[in-house]
Amino acid sequence: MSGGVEWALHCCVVLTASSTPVPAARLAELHDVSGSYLAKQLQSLARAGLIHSVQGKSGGYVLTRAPESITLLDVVRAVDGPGPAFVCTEIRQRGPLATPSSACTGACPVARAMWAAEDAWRQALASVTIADLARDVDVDSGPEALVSVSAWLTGDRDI
Amino acid sequence: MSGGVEWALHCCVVLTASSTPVPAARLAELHDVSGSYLAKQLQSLARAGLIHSVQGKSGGYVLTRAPESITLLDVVRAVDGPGPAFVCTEIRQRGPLATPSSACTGACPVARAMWAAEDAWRQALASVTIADLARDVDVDSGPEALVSVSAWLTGDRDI
DNA sequence: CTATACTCGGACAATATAAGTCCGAGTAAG
DNA sequence: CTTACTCGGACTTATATTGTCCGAGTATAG
Repeated sequence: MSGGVEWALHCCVVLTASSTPVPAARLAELHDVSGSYLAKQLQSLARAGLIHSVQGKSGGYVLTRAPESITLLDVVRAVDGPGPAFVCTEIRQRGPLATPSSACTGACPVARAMWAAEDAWRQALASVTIADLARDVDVDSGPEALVSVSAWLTGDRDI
Repeated sequence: MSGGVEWALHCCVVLTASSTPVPAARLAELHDVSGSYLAKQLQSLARAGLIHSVQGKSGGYVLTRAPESITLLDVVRAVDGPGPAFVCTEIRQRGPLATPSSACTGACPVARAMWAAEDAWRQALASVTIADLARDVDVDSGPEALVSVSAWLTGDRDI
């Protein structure tokens, strides 16, 4: 799994704390990661419609939807791509004892089992929202944590 | 996910049909894939103890356990490695507003949610065995399919 | 209205990982 | 004892990920 998923998720959580646009460079500094590379992940989120980009002097990124309606599956699919992790190359139709294609109406048993497991994974991801994560952060680190993040994001840079 | 998982799973299913050792080259010819590369996957399965290698003139690979006691999770872990797909780099402990390490007793909420989804995936894989796949193949392609595979595996090469 | 400074967006390298290949050590058969 | 066939690990290539850069565009400030 792409490591950018972790960055994207953390960015979505902290964007919960700000109603004004936050520049990508500010998010990168907050997390102490490469700003040039984080931009790529944010662009993926923007292409997927999860965040909206505002250009200009005081621009940046804002969540487009309410945090309660953004699931972890949305973020993962936006960053890692919508395709399945297991790809079936139809091995059964190759080799000297290949199954005739006329008998291959549905997916092969191997692919069915692997895709069923992936569906369970997706369902678990779809059952958690960004709002749930933000609430968990409040429980873990106290409500003042996200408040100070919000202040740091919107305030002028303190060097 | 590594593409070798598909090859390894199909090999385990066909090994169900043979009680005598099957060489890696024979398995590769049956599936029409690179023999040199399939050897690597089979070595992973052997290291994990799922299959046993027999050397010498009429050697090859045999399943060590009964097909009913080999789960898809066993095979996936053997080929793709036991580590989790999502790796937490502890972003919360970095940057100007880093969470103090004293407050980080458990995993961060992001990692917890991602790992919970992976657990659901693992549980789904652990609930299916190689024997289940072999039975599904019988249902899909008829019982004669695996019988002919068994004959082709054990018989002398027909050019 | 104009100039400016700050933003995103996509195109361009470097690196890590997966895919594929090869030859030597070892072993059972003849 | 010889031989031929097997696995096992080391090596090379291809691909995807990670990381970086500069140009297009826009809201702000004068």
